[in-house]
Amino acid sequence: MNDPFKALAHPIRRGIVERLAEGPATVGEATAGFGVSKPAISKHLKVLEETGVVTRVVEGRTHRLSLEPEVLSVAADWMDQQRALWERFFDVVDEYLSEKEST
Amino acid sequence: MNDPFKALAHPIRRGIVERLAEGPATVGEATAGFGVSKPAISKHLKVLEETGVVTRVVEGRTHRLSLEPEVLSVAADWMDQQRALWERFFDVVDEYLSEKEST
DNA sequence: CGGATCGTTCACTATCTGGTTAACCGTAGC
DNA sequence: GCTACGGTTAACCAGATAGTGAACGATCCG
Repeated sequence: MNDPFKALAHPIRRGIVERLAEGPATVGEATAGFGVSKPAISKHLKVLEETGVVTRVVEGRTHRLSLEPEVLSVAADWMDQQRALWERFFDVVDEYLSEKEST
Repeated sequence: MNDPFKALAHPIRRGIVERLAEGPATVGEATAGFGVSKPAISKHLKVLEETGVVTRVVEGRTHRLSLEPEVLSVAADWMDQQRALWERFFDVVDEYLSEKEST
């Protein structure tokens, strides 16, 4: 699975991303207070890792997580592109209408 | 349900958004060629409508779909914000390191 | 060594998701 | 009026997802 949208579709995973956006953190730090068991956290992290949104480096018995912002860029760019196309469509319509009106 | 990320988590729904980005279309036009039955399409449209990504106006027996780009903006802005925070974090680290080095 | 800590894997369950077919509703057109 | 068309609703099914508790692995520390 390599779909950043799917990875960000769960609020807990977006919460983890939000915390990592402020700097790298261990699993415990990045996931405290979500009110969910440790295995659940572990699975969410796996999803984020598999899509490349988050990377992990093992330091002794703790794991340090980092955000990988390029993947977010890909998704954000897709959205911006759809919006841009949509706005271009309206430009074309306006142009057509004003041409029609002037004849 | 009001989660744009969840709405965009499925490739067929993103495909629909891509087509609507080029201008409004009927259900049949916007969803042709996805290789899936009509009820499946209907459900995907319902999700997109419920999150506000797409709006619908009934015209006789056809339904005309339009993209609602503001909702995409919200999601794109979230991603950009995470990225910006992350970059700011590195700026702070760099600053700290260069100060440390200069003492 | 022995206990505590950080985090994972295993086995299992309940719910959600995405798909199907069949039937239906409203409109368009002969 | 009747049939064709665009699209939805209903009922159902298989697989994915999100959660749990229990056990484990590895590291740190007394």
